[in-house]
This record gives sequence, C-alpha cells and structure tokens, in this order.
Amino acid sequence: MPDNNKQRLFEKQAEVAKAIAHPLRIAIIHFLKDGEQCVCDIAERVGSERSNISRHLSVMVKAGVLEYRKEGLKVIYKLKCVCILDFFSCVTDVLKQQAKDNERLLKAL
Amino acid sequence: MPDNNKQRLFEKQAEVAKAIAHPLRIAIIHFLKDGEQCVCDIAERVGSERSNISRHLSVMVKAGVLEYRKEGLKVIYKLKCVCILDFFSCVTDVLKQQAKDNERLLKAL
DNA sequence: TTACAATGTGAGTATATAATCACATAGTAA
DNA sequence: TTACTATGTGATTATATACTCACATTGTAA
Repeated sequence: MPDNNKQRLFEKQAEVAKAIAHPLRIAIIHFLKDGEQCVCDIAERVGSERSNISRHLSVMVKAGVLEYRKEGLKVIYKLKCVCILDFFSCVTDVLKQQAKDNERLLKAL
Repeated sequence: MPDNNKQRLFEKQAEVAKAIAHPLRIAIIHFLKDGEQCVCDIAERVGSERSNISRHLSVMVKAGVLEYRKEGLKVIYKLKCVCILDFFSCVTDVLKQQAKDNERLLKAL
C-alpha cells in the first residue's frame, strides 16, 4: 500500500477513535447498548443539554459509529455496529494494567 | 456502581481513546507493532519533528498505552499492551461498514 | 574538560473541540 | 389555521490540542 493511502487510513481510524473519545459520548454508547433511544431520553440519561447531545450524536453518526431513523417528531439513534463495544474491552484491559501498576507502586512504599 | 464512579470510568476510558485518536499516534502504534523503537527512529518513520513525537509519546505513556526504557542516550518505547491492536480490528469493522454503505449509495444513482 | 547527540520541555501560536443560548425547522394535534 | 414538541444549527465563548522553535538536560566519547 502506498504511503498516501496509509496516511488516509490512519486519518479515518483517528476519526472513529475521536468519535468515541469523550466521556459523554461513551456514556451515550453505553446507554445505546441496551437498545435504540431518542435524543430526548439520551439527554436526560447522560445529563446534558439537548443541543449539546445532538451535536455529539452527529459526530458519532459522521464517524459511522451510530445510525438513526426518524419516527414522527422523534429521531431515534442506535449503535451501527456492535463491534464498537469490543473497543471497551480493549480499553478496560489497559485500565486494569494501570491499576496493577499503581498497586505495585504502593506496595513499594 | 454509583454514578460518580461511572462518570470517572467514562473519563478514564475517554483518555485512553483520546491517546489513540490521532493519525500520527496511530502511525506510531503501527510502527511499534513490530517491536520497540527509539524516539529518533519513530520520528523518521512517521515523518515529524522529534519534539512533536516526544509529546505524542508522552500522551500515550500517560494513558497507559505505551511504556519505555532508557538505554544510554536513547529512550526506547514499546506497546504496553498488545490488546491495543484489537482496537484497530474494531475500527476497521466500522470503516468496512462505511465502505459498504457508500457502495450501496453509488449503486442507487 | 569540551563537544556532541538524543530527548524532553517552556513559550507562543494556530486550530479544533465543547458548551451554551437563541432561534429555525419539521412533524403533530387541536 | 394556531400552538406545541423534538430536534438541529448559527454564533459566541471557553478550553484543549497540535505544532514549532529555542533551549535545557543527560549521557557518551574524545
């Protein structure tokens, strides 16, 4: 693969990662694990303004993490790909490792 | 788990995701897949200033993605947890889905 | 010692992102 | 039609991030 394509691939991957890399967006993803939800309910659940949530949702849609459908007045969002959840088991491994390191550090005191 | 802990967990997860969410940092991670490398060689490979690379590396160390050891003048970095690579298979799934969507869209023209 | 090489860091600037408020839009229902 | 509700968006501000340059630090080697 030529380097230009590699560069473009890295940018695409970064865009997906960025779409996940925010506490509110992670909270949204976790909420949507259990099924699709409208903006209104998402906003209430994660505790933020609707306009703000709306923007976060559109970031994730743009990155291909979420998709939506309209139902009357409501817009209902859901995970586009359950594989997103695998990401969190990966992140959890990193955090567990950190916890272990900290423990070891404390013991050395 | 109380909501405060959940909140903190989401922030921690976001920090790890953010540490990955940059094209240069993804390039670095891919380079380190094949083994540990010094700052100098990383900078040459991914094509950026050493001082810039140094900062990116420290972001990833702080997030628990990389670790390093010193060897004489050189500082040698490596992946702390191979599980980071799983993240990319997850991201790749998202990108593949996007590609499929685009294809379908083009066919509808 | 002096000179050099690899790395990290402070300061400044440019850009990107997040949040808020006010308002626009679109569907619903009386 | 009018009034209402859910959502999205423009404009603004605050904050965070990325990059560059100059310089400090640390180890090496003559």
